[in-house]
Amino acid sequence: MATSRSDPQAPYSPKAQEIIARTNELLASGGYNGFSYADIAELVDVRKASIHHHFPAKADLVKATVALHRDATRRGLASLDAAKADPFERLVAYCRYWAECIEKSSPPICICALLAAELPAVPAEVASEVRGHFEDLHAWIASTLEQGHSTGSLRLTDDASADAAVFMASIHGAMLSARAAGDASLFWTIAKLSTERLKAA
Amino acid sequence: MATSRSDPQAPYSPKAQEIIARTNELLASGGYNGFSYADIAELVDVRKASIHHHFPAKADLVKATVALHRDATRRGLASLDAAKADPFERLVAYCRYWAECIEKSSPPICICALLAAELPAVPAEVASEVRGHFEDLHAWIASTLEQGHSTGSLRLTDDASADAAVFMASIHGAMLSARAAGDASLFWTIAKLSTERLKAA
DNA sequence: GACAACCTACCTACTGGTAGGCAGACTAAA
DNA sequence: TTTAGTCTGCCTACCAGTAGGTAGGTTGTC
Repeated sequence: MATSRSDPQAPYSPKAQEIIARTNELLASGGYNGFSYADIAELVDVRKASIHHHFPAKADLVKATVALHRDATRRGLASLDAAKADPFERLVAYCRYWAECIEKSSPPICICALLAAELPAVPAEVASEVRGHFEDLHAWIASTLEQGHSTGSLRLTDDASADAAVFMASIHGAMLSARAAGDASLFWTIAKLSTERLKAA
Repeated sequence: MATSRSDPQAPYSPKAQEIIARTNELLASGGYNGFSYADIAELVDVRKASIHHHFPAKADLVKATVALHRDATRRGLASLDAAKADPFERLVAYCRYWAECIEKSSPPICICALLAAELPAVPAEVASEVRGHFEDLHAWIASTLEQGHSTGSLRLTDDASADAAVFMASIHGAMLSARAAGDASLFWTIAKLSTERLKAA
C-alpha cells in the first residue's frame, strides 16, 4: 500500500502530485501571479493543456496546493504533539523544522505567509484556504502555550491567544527577514529568541 | 516654494507623483506581478504609453516607488527621533503609526514586506531597494534599543541586533496576520505586546 | 469500450514595450 | 517681436510574446 486511506494526496495521480510539487516551488518563489501554466508544463514535461486536464483553472491548482500544504501542516503538528511531551519542546521543534526547510530552500518560505501578503489579489477560494491555515496554526500555538502554562514550562505575558499571535507573527516575519537578507540563518536567530522568551523563568 | 530642495519627490512631475501614488496602492494590493501599466493608466486617466513616458519600464516605476517609500520611512524615523526623547516611546509611536495606516488601509501593508515575500520574482534593482529598506529599519530599531538600554527604559534579551530582528519580524508578521484575518486591530494587538516585552521591568 | 492521460491546435485577452506624431509652454536668437 | 528650436506630456497605433483556457482527437490500460 503506497498511500493510506487518510493520505490527502491519494485522490491525486502521480502526475498531478508532481504538478502540485512544482506549483509549491513556483508559488514559494513569486506568489500567485509569479508563475504560469507554461512554467509548470516545462518543469513537469507535459503540455500546458495536460495541466488543465488535472486542474481546470489556476485557482483550482493553487487551492489544491495550499489545501495540501495546510493538511500536511496539521498532520505535522499532530505528530509533533505525539512525539514531544513538553509544549516548549514542541515549539522548538516547530521552529527547527522551518529552519531546516529554509536552510535547504525547500520550501524557502511558507507559501501561506507569501499568499497572505498578496491576499487581495488572490482568488477567493485560495484566500479562504490561506486564512484557514493561519487559523489552524494560531489555534495550535495557543493551545500549546496554554498547555505549557498549565504544566509550568511556558509563561504567558498576556492571554494565550495574544501571545500565540505574537509568536506566529515573529515566525512569519522571520521568514521575510531571512529572504530579504538572503541569509537563511537569520530565521533561526529570530525564531530561537522568540521561543526562548516564552520559556518559564 | 511648493517643494523643498531636499524633497525626494521634487524631481517628479505632478503626474509622475500621481502614478507613483497609484503604484503604491496597486503594489500593496497584489505585489509586483499583481498589476499592469494598463491598471495604472486607467486610475490616473492617461494612456499606457504616457506611463512609459514617465517610467520607461515597470522595474523603473516600482524601483522609484519603493525608493520613495524607503526615503519617506527614513525621514519619518528621523523626525520621530527628534520628537520623542524616550526610545521606548519611539517604538510605540512607530507601531501606532502603522496601526493607523492599516486601520485606514492606506497603506494596508508595508510594500517592502510584501515585496520581500516575493523577492526572487522581483527585478534586481527593485530587490536591492527592498533589502535596503530592511537594513535601514533594522539599524534604526537596533540603535533605538541600544539607546533605551543605556538609559534604562528598555531591556535586551540578547544583543541589540538580535532583539531588533525579533521586533522587526513581529511587526512584519503582524501585518501578514492582520491581512489574513481581515482584522486591522490584530496588528495593534501584536505590535503592542511586542513593544511591551522590550520595556524595562 | 470506457476512461485516464496526454496531445495538437487554437482562441481571446492582456502583457510590457515601441514608433512616431502632435499640441502647448519655454527659450534664444534675429 | 517675431520666429525657430526644444522640451514635456500625451496621444494613436502597433508589436511580439504570454496569459489562462478550450475543442477535439490519439493512445494506452483496466
